[in-house]
Amino acid sequence: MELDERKKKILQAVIKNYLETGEPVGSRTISKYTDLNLSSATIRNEMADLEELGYIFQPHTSAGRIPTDMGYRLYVDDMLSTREKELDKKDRKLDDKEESLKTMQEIMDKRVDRIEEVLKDMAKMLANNTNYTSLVSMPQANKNKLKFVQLTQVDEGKLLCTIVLEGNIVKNEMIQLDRAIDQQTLLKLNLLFNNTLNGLTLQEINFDMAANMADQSGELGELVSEILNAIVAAIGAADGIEIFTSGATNIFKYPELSGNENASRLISTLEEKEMLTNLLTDSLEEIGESTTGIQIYIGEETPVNSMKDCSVVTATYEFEDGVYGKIGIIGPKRMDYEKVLDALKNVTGSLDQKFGKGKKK
Amino acid sequence: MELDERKKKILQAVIKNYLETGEPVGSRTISKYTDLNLSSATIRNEMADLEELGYIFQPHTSAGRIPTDMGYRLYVDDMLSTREKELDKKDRKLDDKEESLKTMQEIMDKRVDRIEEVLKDMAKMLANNTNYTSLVSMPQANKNKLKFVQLTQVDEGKLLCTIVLEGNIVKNEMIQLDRAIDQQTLLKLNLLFNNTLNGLTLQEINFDMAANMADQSGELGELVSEILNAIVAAIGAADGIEIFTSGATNIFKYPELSGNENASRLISTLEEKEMLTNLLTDSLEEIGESTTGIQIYIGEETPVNSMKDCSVVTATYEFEDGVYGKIGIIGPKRMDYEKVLDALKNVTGSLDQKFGKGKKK
DNA sequence: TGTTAGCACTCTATTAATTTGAGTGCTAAT
DNA sequence: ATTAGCACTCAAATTAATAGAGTGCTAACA
Repeated sequence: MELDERKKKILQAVIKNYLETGEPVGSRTISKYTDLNLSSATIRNEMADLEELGYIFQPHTSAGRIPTDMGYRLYVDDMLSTREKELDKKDRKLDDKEESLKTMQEIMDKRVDRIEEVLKDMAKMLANNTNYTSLVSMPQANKNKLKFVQLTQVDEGKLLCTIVLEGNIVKNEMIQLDRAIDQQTLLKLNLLFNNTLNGLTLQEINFDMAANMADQSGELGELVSEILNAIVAAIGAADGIEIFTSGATNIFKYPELSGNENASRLISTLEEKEMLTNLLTDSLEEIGESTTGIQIYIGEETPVNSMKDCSVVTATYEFEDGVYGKIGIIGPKRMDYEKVLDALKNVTGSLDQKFGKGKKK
Repeated sequence: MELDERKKKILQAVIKNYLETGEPVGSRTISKYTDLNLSSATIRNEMADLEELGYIFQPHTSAGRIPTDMGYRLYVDDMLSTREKELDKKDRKLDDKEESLKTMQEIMDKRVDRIEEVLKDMAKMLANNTNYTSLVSMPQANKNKLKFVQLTQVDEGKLLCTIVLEGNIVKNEMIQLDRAIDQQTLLKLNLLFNNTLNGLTLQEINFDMAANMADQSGELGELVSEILNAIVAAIGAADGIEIFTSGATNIFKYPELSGNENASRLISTLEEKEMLTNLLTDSLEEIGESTTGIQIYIGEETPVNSMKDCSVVTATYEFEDGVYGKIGIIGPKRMDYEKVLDALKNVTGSLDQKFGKGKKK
């Protein structure tokens, strides 16, 4: 059995209605709502078919139907493809866009230098606008080139190592040494590191290079490798991806999420943040493939266990040339996907425009 | 009517029992549990008195009694004073202490330089150990002396300003200028700032000084004041106190907290963090007064609205000489105060010992 | 053959009624 | 002053009754 046009329409209607009400939708509702002009009995037959096909189900006999993950998936895919088409007509919901862009602008103008603050604010704004939970990752520096390194003596035998990466991401690391260092040596070291490391990415600073540098610097060898370690540690994956979340408590607004104890598990996950990297790193390599950098996980599709009752939508933003970050929304499966997509697109758009080169047409 | 010895004992018993069970405790229970050897009827009479005095109450007629805030307060104060006395016998729960000290040590040794990480881990550990919610504030730098400033040119007209405070707290700030700066000027500026600002606290860098410096530096005046602003901003209260929380979801373990919608409000507060500063700054000036730096808020006593059903215990730790931070536990009013006090004391103890000078005898 | 009206049936949700038990307050006896 | 005893209260748990939404199926209809 295939999905004919009518079935599609009915499915659509069921889902749309469920998105709005959160209640199982029955045949009579559909019969009245749609312009199909069919009796509830007919709808019932069709819905039985749709159930058999796996797009909808009843929580119990004598209840209306609810979309399955598969149903949502069809709905969302459909929506995405029509959106693509409509993208040319730029007039889509211009008013909405305007408004949220303005808010965005305000946030951006506040303090451009403090990326962290900007991202946090952005997450907050997203959560407020959508009434879902939002998360934002700091732009990943891993693949980013080193701009310069600076060593400064802070105390006896205590060096402060300041590192600036392409994209003006700054990292600090304290290095504790077992002896003091004179000004001369410090200068030499600074020169050495800058000459050798400039323009390299973290990946390119490998063991060979470390050995090489240590050799070349003779008696300072040990010192050099010690410092190099610190540098790698400072930039490195060691400290993972930084992620900010906001609006975690919004999930209490959706009974299907807040009812069971999963609510607590979900909030726990958001608090721990470790699991969240799965959501945001997973799809980073697929950027080329997808036109928009947008990823949608529905229910069981999500890689995070505590979110199996949720849907997650993530998008990629370009922070500076080549430096990407991710931003996402977590909500109930019956989230307003349209709204979420718009919100994400606005935000990433603003970010690209403000920081990035706006390379997307 | 005054609290005679027997009433005190009964109150104590009621509270102790309630702490453990979380259920209203009735007269029979007390009659059996205590060594008072009194019948339930007698206890009932006494309990009626205690209720009239405001130390306990019944959630409804024909239920057992529950301590009021006032009851808790008496209990806690009493405990504190006996603890003080017992402080000499150092053998208190040595085994427990040992264990948690070990964990502490592990965390500390991990990466001493990354205070932030250490504090986060500590918060996590505290939350895990106590099954309550924990919060830790970054040591406040406001009153801390400036150790040195370093300006570096990162891009055309983009300066990186690295600031190190006493206690080796590092701050970075990007400064966007409308013109490029040559190496010469940069050196001059660095010298100027270091000479002028070294050893000063944020408070001491005031307007007069700014004007003065600007004047002295002639044509560079504008530039100087611009940079000075950035420095102040970087250190300043502008970005508030940084606070980490952990174990927010632990509140779901206590029905009296998780039941109503306050749970959500509480978690919201923890997420926002802004309100939390009230908890942690409020009592900072009272350090001198209280011997231990420990503060206990019970129910209505807490300055944060969403925590009126909770108790909050905070303690002060000394990070480096003169740099204080706070650490706290949020839990139900019937929290295990003993345990919490011990946990906090261990942690602050370890911190003082590791970083600070252990000035407390 | 596809559509529809009609009806019996199912299951949840809500409300009401009933029962249970813990705990109290009071009184009268010790 | 203490206690045994009893009547009383109230929340919580259990059971019963009712209402209502929605289905599946059958038989009639165009």
